[in-house]
Amino acid sequence: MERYNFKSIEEKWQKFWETGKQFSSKIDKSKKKFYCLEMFPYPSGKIHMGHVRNYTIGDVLSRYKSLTGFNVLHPMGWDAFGMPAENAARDNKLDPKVWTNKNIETMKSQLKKLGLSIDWDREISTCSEDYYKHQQLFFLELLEKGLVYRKENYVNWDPVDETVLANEQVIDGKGWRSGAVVERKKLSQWFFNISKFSQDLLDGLDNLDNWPNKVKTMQKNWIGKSFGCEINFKIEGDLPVDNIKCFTTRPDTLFGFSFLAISSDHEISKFYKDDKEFINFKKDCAKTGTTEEAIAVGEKIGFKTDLLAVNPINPSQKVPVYFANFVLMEYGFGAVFGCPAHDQRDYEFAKKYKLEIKTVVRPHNEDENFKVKNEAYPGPGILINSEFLNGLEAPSKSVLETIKFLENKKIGKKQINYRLKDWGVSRQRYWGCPIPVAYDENGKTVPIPKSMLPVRLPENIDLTVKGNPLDSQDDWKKVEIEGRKMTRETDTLDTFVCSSWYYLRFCSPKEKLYGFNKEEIDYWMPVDQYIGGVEHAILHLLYSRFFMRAIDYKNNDFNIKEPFQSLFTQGMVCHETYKDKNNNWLSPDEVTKIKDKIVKKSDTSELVKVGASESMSKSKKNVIDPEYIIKNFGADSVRLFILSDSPPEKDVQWSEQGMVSSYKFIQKLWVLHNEMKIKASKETSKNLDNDFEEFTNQIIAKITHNLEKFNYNVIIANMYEAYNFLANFVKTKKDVKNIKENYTKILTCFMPVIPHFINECLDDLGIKNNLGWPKYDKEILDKNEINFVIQINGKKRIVLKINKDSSEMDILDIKKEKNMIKYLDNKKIKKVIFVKNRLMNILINE
RNA sequence: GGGCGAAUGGCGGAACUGGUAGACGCGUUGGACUCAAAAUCCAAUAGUAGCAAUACUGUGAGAGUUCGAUUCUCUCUUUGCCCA
Repeated sequence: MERYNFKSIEEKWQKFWETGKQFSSKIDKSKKKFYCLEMFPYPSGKIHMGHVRNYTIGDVLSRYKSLTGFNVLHPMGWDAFGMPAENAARDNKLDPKVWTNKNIETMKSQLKKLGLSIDWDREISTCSEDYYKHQQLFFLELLEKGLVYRKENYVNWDPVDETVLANEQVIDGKGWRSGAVVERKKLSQWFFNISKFSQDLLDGLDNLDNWPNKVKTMQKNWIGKSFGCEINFKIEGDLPVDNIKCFTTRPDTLFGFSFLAISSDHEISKFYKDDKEFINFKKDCAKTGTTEEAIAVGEKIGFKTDLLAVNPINPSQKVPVYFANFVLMEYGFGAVFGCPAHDQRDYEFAKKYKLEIKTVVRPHNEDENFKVKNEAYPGPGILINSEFLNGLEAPSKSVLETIKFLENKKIGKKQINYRLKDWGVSRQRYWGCPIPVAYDENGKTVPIPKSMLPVRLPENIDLTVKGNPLDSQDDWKKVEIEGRKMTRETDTLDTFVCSSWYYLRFCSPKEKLYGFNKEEIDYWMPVDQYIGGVEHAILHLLYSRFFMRAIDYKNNDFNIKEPFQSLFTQGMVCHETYKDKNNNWLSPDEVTKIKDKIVKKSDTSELVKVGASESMSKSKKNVIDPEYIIKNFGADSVRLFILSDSPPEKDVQWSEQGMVSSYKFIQKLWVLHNEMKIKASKETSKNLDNDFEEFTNQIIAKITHNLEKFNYNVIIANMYEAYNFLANFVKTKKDVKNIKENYTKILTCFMPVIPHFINECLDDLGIKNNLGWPKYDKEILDKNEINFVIQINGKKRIVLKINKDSSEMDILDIKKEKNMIKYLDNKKIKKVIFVKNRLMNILINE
């Protein structure tokens, strides 16, 4: 027997799959379809362990579904636009296209070495013209439908990357990629009107039964539906301003009103545009970011106007009006009423400007003399100091009561507000999809005619310029539309736009006329199982859900709202971190273990500091290169290991020992296979082996169940169980019936996880046809003889081997003969609880 | 601060609808093979007591429901993630 040579065998099967186009998929209406999709990768250079895990999970599912008779669509592509390409290209004086395509080539060959059952004929790349031209057409269609618009507004400006960031790309007031402190800047931007679908996106979540609740909750919070009241405040003062509208979720605290705060961009600011102090104040405001967090943390500053606002439910009260940095034009109406006692921001502001702080809500455990001190009290309670509203339960009853009052007086009305903002899609970068519009001499927007699509990215351009490289492409910028000279838009689309519809493109990747083909998406969509990291729980998934609605909007042909039927979010791959004495990160191959001590390889006298296990990242150097591992251990071993140690939804700890043991398992399986093969070839007996039949049935049932439930780590345990059983079988059993049949079924169960190995074994047994997923017989699932537990007062005492389906009386008989006497002698049996095929609990008086 | 989850041997983890807790793997220990080591194979491995059969304890802590709770309910502790 030869040692199992994973290298040549894996190559052999990968070639077989590729040349035979084993995974190419086409419409077959006689079969049920299954669309399995993993989040496509960004072509950063090489694949990492996270990819290995993600795509192994998807591959196990695809292969399993295929074996059970589904027509499986399992495509792969590249999320190929984006800043890293541009930066790398600039640093190395390359074309981003060249850099990207080289990475794609590398990563594609790496993925192929993993033995994934991917239909490579459907490969797409978002940076190719064939892809983005359709995206430009979608953009124009959305523009026609009124779902895209342009507006000038304040944006999060990343001064290092010189680009606009979406709110969600700002973390701790810093750019998610550059880490630079984000500034506010006014720019003209393109927006997708996602907020139009706020309610629909929220409602749609209820039907996504196969999405993790965690993700649904995150989306729900992100959409942030709140219910409150629009109030029109009467204004007094020298300026020609009669009233100011504002939105509040807590109108019930109006008696605690002590100032009105408006955004520095509020239309009233026009009266102050020449006021030097105001101009300085506005500059200070720009230093605060636009995120909710930046506002909560930052210092609250204000600029007092000469205006007074009248309290609508207490007209004798008039309070000052301030411009304040914590009020944003985008939220509500750019105006909020300040109630310092019950809102922390308002409290800080009132303290700073010495404004009145009047308590109007008391917690349930305080009396009416309760006074807010040191910090605001935003919690629930009872209204106090609020005249006719006193005694109401806040906020549950008091909000509605106050709104009713305001509506009757016609000074306010009930309103629903969403936190979800429109999606700003303009990016000041070169390496993205050009926005297909131009501007005439008056600056008026003119869509590029559809016949002139695609708007191609210019090539061979200078990326070292400051700002948007496209902006300095004077020739490219010039465009003639219907004989008129115009200037192109130089911004490109956020790359999240590219990934918002790629799953449609996979259904008809070669369709020339449009982004998708109706017949193909009718068959393949929706995605039956989407698999990816939880880090995309909000943005990518919400944008994709929006994009389907946007295409569906005013479109009778399209009827998809939810692109992803089921969602699975896999955990990360982690590794210990290492640091040397100078606190420099060390990679795992720079350290070694000598007698329980982790030391530096280059200097074994130096002890290495071992840090917590964290998600693999280049910056911490705790990465393991999949290519190296595949080369040394083979794809099947890696697939086996990456699934074995933890449930797929949880983080997994990379372990060298675990990897080695997976490798050894494959080798052991090969030895076993050769023994089984001999047994199977010598099979002459006509006697069934009950144990073997039962075991085969059980293991099929277990693996099938665990595949359906995504318990992939347990499947690996089941495979070890099967190995242990068969190894014992080889040693002890001489000749029984059905050896080859049962063994083949067991092997087929392993197919989704270690496909190269299993194909080789089946081939070796002379099995050429695809057998399909083995069925199990429920009749022989349970053993004829079972372990039956006898409990005395709930405590396990004796385990009996009895026949299946024995009755209570049978067991009571057995019990008397056996050594139950010592437990039951001289004791009175109060009650017997009998659970068939499981246990009997005898209750006695002690 | 709010929301959602998690807590089981030395470690990763398993346990169907409330029904034998610790499957399976790693590690550790002992043994076989070997001049020796590696590799491989065999055995043991929750804790305490015992030569042993066995007994008691045991799923973060405390209560509750139940004949029976890792599983259901409540309180608390620790911890992770998301939002602030």
